[in-house]
Amino acid sequence: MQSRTPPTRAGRPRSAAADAAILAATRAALVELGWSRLTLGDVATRAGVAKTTLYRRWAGKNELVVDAVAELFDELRLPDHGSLAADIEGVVLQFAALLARPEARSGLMAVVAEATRDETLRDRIRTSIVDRQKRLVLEGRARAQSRGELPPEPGPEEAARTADLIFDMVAGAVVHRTLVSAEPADEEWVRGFTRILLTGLATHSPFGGPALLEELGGV
Amino acid sequence: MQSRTPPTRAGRPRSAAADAAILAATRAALVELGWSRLTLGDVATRAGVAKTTLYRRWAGKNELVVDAVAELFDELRLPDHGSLAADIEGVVLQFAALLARPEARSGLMAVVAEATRDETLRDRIRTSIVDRQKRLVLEGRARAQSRGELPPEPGPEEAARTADLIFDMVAGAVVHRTLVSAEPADEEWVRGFTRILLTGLATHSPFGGPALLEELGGV
DNA sequence: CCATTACGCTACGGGTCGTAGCGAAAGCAT
DNA sequence: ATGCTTTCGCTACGACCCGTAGCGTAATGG
Repeated sequence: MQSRTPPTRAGRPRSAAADAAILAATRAALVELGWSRLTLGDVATRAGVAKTTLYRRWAGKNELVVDAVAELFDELRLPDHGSLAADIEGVVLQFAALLARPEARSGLMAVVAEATRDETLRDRIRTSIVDRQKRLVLEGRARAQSRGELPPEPGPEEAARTADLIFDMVAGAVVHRTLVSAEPADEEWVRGFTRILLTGLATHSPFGGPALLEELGGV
Repeated sequence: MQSRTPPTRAGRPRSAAADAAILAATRAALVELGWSRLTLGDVATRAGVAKTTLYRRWAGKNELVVDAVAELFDELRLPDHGSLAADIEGVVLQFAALLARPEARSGLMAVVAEATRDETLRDRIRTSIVDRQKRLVLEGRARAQSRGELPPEPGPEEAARTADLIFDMVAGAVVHRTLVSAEPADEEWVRGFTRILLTGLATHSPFGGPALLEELGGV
């Protein structure tokens, strides 16, 4: 009964090799030229395909670069280093190394900029990149909770909100450090970041304990 | 003895009104067209100047948009709300409101993307935007220290490092939340963010106190 | 063998870029 | 006033990239 879009359609199938070649060529062009000087004609030439072939698969530059960059993020892993602090430091250093690569730097920020005016592109980024990497937060939290380093979540809704918040804080800080402030997220920076994320700014403050919690209005 | 570049040079002076009109037209074009569809010819027409006039003052689209966006950030203020938590929440909400404006959204991220391949543009962003807004962190910290909410800094070098770190954490989280995750940084989110920033993730954890500090390797 | 789809290639109108050249306008110095 | 200098508006230009149309060919399934 699968009348529309059968699993194997008639006619010549699309070349999977062409897809891979185009995405690799896109990353290479991002390295050499950056976003603004990257042209689809040049990418097609690098990939050894016709420009029309490229336009048959992607609507434009934005969609192509999102797919080319998204593949990079799947390399991130969260090995068990024995403690929450070490786990965070490890994944943040990985993320910093990823953002040190020019194809990730210029590509990611450019598509984010374009996505501010393109609802469809926003969804594509969310599903292809953002949501895929939230797995790291969920995995790290579950591991820390099983170690007793973090309290269990009061409910599923609150748990999801907190996970999103952590993700924005970690990814946002690294992105801002490396791309906006344009300073390296080296080990010293990562240690300081992890410390504040885990214990807060007010550590060792005379009012940093219960008094500060009251001030925040409780849970 | 100011032989070179005297305070008042000979010839017709540049029109200050034209500068303002061009920057305003740039922001208007960002709102309507976004970064990629914005053309310098269109901006010149909107501003009522010739295209050549625009090229005499700015090297290109990147430099123009940096200047147009930088003006927006000078609106940020840090009123005294009586506590560090309230001060942070106030300025973060301001920043979120700023990033909700389309001219700031698309403009800021686009120039950051371009800056990844342009050293000169990076410096321009740093001096025009980033360094100017670090005043907020310094002011907030000094105020909190005078209230006794934060401990004094051990030394000037460490103090500068911490200020940079805080700035990246605050600005990065808001930018990532609004532009990458594409969710609103509303009051509820800001409260959660401030809580974690001040007291840390491990609050109320059975090992969240001294044990966690030892794990981090001390100060 | 035939229908169907993908592919490579060429060519095209349309738009933007950044610059050159020119005469006119608007300041300063004498 | 009268030069001198610099900016301004305008027009025109070659160069580049865009996105699509058209065509013949290649690869697959029925």
